[in-house]
Amino acid sequence: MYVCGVTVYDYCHIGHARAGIVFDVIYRYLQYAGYEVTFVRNYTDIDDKIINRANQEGTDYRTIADRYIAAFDEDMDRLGLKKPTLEPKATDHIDDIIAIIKQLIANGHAYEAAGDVYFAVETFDDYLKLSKRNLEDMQAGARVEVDERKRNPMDFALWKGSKPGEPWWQSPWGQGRPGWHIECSAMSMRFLGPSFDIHGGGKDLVFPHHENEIAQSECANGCQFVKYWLHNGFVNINSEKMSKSLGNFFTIREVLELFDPEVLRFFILQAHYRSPLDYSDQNLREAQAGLTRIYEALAALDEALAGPAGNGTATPTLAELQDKAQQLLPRFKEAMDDDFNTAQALGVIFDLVRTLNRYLAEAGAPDAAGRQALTAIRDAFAEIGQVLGLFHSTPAHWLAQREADKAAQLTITPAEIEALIAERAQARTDKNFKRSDEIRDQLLASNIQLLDTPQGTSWKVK
RNA sequence: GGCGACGUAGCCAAGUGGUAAGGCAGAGGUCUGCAAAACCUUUAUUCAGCGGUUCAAAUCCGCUCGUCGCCUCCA
Repeated sequence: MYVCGVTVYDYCHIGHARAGIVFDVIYRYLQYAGYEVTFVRNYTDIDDKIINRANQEGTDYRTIADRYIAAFDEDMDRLGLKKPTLEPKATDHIDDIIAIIKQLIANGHAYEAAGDVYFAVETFDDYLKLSKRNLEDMQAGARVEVDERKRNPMDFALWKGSKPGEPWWQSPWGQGRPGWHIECSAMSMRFLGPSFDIHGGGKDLVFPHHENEIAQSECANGCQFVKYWLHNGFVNINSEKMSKSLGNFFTIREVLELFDPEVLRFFILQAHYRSPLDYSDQNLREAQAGLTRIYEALAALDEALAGPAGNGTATPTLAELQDKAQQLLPRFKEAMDDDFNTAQALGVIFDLVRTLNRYLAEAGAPDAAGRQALTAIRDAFAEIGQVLGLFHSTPAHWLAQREADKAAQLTITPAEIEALIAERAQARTDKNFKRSDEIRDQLLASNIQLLDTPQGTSWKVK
């Protein structure tokens, strides 16, 4: 499997996070399903945008590329992505790139023009087969500037002669650097061969990037390039694509200031990978609430298992729980087998959570049969969590963490809270409810939510 | 202008021919001195609109409206 990584010239935004997480889950699921997966994800570390950035900062392209490679690695690591099998860099494969270009020139699919080399799109009958367009229509509406050196305006650069001051490599066509697209053909071919199973990337790469990869690779090798193309949908802001040019993007770093990485992952997996996904604070908060609901159920499950076994009183929900426990993994697999439908898979989990909560409320201390079902559920969750990259925290820790997040914004000290709680407890004993309610309201104004239980009063930040 | 995708409850979102998953919010209940929290239950005779095919349509076909994307760098 080959997935287009990033061109390293800036920090990654949520769109990159989505692509990363989507293909991370696909990678994990394929392995879970028993496939041996070689996963290649590249860094494109030479490109116009990198050079521009370097010029702006008065440094060289290498400095920029290395900085943002490190930033990418850090971001993806925080998002909990498994490392791909291989993460090659374009600049380590200049020889491979040159070899492919030579081959394309030799068999008539490419031509040299004043130090540049272009791919001749008209020589490839299948051009645009992926995006289902045709050359005539494309040219009719084309915004491409006419370049006299090109035979057809749609021809694209395989090799670009370098201008003074630009980084360059020696080639049969003089000093220059690879065009965008060719590096992915070179690296996928190097590590996966001329033909491989899955190629992924964002929807915006369908044209021109992947279309051009197909043209280069199939013309060079004379065989089918890729069996299955997978493209993730965009992350939108107010129904509009998040993009650099619109300036409406959030970096991964910014979002992780506000939300746990697992919340972001959960949010992304709540939609099918091909659908558009609307990013907003509100939607992230809802995702956090949903994920916390699952953790709360797991915490209750852990607590029930930690306690003593019950006396075997039958509860009406036990049979349903046993059934759902047994069906959990098969239903999860069914959802994932259907084009990696993570939204459906999460629905299966919530469905189980509902039954689980009901059972725990009814059973109190579960009997042997109940404990067996609960243990099976916990094991299944561990398995599912492994595939989705979720549920890594212990439930108690997750819930404590959410409390800690909120406590960080507190304007009142725990000691003060405890003192007021003690005063309120006395007032309640004295049946002075006016005063006790006053204290409750006062604390609520400071964002403190009191939790009255038979065992006494505790509190949490609202 | 060309090509393509999408339109499911207040919001988010599964569902590609067999009679609408799930989440958030809302409502009711349990609990409570009253509340809150928590938990439980519940919430779309209906899937943008109009026609058609079919025993059967959110799912297939046609048209209309709306939103978005690609055609230029983009995950």
